[in-house]
Amino acid sequence: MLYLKKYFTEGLIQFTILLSLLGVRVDVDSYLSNQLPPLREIILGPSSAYTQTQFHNLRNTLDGYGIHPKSVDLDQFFTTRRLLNQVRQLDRLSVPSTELNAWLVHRDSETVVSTSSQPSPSITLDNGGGLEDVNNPDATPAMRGGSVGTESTYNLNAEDSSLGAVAPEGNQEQPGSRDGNDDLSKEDIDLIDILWRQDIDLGAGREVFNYSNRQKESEEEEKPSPRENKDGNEEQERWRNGVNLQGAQPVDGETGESIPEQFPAPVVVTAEIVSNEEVPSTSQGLPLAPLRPTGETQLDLEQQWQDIMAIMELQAMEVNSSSPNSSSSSDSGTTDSNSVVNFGLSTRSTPVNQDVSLHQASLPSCSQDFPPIFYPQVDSTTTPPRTTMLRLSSSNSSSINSTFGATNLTGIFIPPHVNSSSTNITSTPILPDPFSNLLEESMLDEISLLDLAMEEGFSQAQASQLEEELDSDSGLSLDSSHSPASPSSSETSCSSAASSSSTSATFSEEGAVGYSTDSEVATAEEGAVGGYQPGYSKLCRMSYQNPSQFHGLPQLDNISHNHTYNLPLSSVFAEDPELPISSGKKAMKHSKLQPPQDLYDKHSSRDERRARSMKIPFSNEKIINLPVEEFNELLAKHHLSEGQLALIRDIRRRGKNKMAAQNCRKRKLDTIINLEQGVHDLRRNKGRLLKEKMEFIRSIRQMKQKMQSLYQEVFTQLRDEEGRPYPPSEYSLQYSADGSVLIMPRGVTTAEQHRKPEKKQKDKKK
DNA sequence: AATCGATGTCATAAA
DNA sequence: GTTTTATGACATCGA
Repeated sequence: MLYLKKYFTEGLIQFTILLSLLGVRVDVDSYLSNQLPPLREIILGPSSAYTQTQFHNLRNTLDGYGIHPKSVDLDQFFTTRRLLNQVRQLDRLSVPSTELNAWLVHRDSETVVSTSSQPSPSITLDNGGGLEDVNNPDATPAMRGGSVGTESTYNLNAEDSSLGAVAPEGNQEQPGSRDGNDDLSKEDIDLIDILWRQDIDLGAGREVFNYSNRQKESEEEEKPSPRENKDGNEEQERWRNGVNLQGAQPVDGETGESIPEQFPAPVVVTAEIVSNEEVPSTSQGLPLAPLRPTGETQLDLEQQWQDIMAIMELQAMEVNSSSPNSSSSSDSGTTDSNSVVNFGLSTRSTPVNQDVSLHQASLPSCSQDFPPIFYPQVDSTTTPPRTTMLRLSSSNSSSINSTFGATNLTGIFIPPHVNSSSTNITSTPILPDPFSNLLEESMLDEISLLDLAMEEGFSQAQASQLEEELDSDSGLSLDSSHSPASPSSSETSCSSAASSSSTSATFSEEGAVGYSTDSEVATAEEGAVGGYQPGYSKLCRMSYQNPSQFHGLPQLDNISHNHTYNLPLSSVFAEDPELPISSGKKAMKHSKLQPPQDLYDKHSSRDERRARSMKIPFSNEKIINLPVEEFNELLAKHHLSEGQLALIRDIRRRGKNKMAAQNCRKRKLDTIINLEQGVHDLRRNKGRLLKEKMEFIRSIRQMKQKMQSLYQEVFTQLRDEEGRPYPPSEYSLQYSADGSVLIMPRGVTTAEQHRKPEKKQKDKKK
């Protein structure tokens, strides 16, 4: 338990760090997109790579570039945040898996046997193992079967992670290739290598590259392909192909396994460490999959950790309470029937052990709590204990081949000679027995719940399906997660920040250049940039905002402050409006046909034109962004007419309102997204809880069966004064309120039991 | 021509 | 009371 907690805590820390790293990565992407506006398609690749569903692509498209040049900054801001959130979610889902591997491996070096020695290579190792397994037709059926359930999810994740890993790379390659060399030169390859490493550092699995893409990469090395716009798509396609390639193999559902398996990997390691180190390392990655056949792996790490904690608590409870079951079955708890206790423990642990991979980690404590029941049997078999606790034990349990693994317990409890008979008896309908009644009573609702669950269609498979669906949902709302900086706060800081940001002053035309004040710098461009002004200012703002959110991240520094791509555009435009270089479509359109002045006006906002026509001696940016005091000073400095003053105030009002509206919309969108996320989380939670419920119901059923068999065993061993067995048809055992067990003739109600207590004995069997 | 999304603007309330 | 901010509603623009 302690060990687990330690592990848990460390995991949390590592996870946090991982998130930070991923955040960096996202920013890198946004940076790239800023850097290379023309490469939108390619950039969309990365973004889409981070998305899990088409919806996200759509969203990215909507928010991203290529639609409205004007909205670049705001959209970029959103996109960045969205990407960040997406990646954060993704990291929880799949991408981080690799990352987690590495971290966990590092930290657990003292315990981990195989992987600990290789810090970063460990990723490759783990993943390699996963891939091996995936591609290895020799993979055990159990693995296959287990992973099939999660196939689609895995697939999804795999695709995402791979794309996420690749796309940025493609983008980053882009500059290089555009530099004149389309072929994959040595430098390119080196660059790719570096990027790979980078990606790995950022959480993308190296094996992804090594396995599918790298291979193709090398293939393509010979045939230089045009790497321009298509590059990103090609890259993606290749990746998809790579994934599909894996997926093309039988329906074993290995499609996504390779990558996703990285996810359970760390868990596996832990489980291995904790439970059994014997297991070959190659199988480490896979056996876990069967444990979570229903796609539990899709759950957040948080949730899995929660599961762990929950189970730990559960176990603690069980340990603390001497007889959880007896109490639940209306027993007063004073009984000394250990069998009941054992039952409780074993059965309780059963559901946990069955499907929840992470829960395996908690096994040790379980084992300590009730070693005799499971472990002897587990040990007797050479197969790894994890995946098939129940199966193993049931197969081992002597003659009883009942469908429920629980029956194996009877094999333990019941002496051989009794065993057969009890088995027979078990097969006969004994439900009316008192014990059964007791159990029935206490568990009636659960059973009904089970039925309900069944009615709801929550079979295990369906539950997994639900989970998948939910996870895909998560894809939908990936970006939604709470952004680090609230729009409002960031907004306020942004204006001043934007002004102080590097870009600003350069292209002012109307004397704003000289302005060195923070707030004023931003106002520089004024009429010159005209139509772009909003975009520009927003860019400044946003670009500052984003960095402000990631200040803690060193890598971001150079990224976040690089707004230079704005600069050339704006400045050039300011200097020579005729140049059609402007990124905006509007600009393109008009610049070609219209005379400078016209274009000048065209691209100015209405207020800017008005200001110009009114000969306002300073920029609109100044008017809008200056603090009140400075603004008033400014007004006082110049002798302005009433009309000019009115216009200036209008400009200020409108300008501020414009920004306010932008913020408002941004907030609104964020709210929607967050709500989306909330819905998704709740749904996923619901699915998890339902699954949990079913597991418990199942365990209860098993417990009930065990109770029945125990009842039979006890009953068959009872002898009357003359040594004759009590005929089951005439007598039954009844559980009294004080915990004692009575044998009494059938038909005698509990109320009458005191009248004719044939024999009162405590169950001293266990 | 209709539609839609993005954006700007206005009016208004609240801080 | 003034300024700023937030937000709903409407207008406009471009696709």
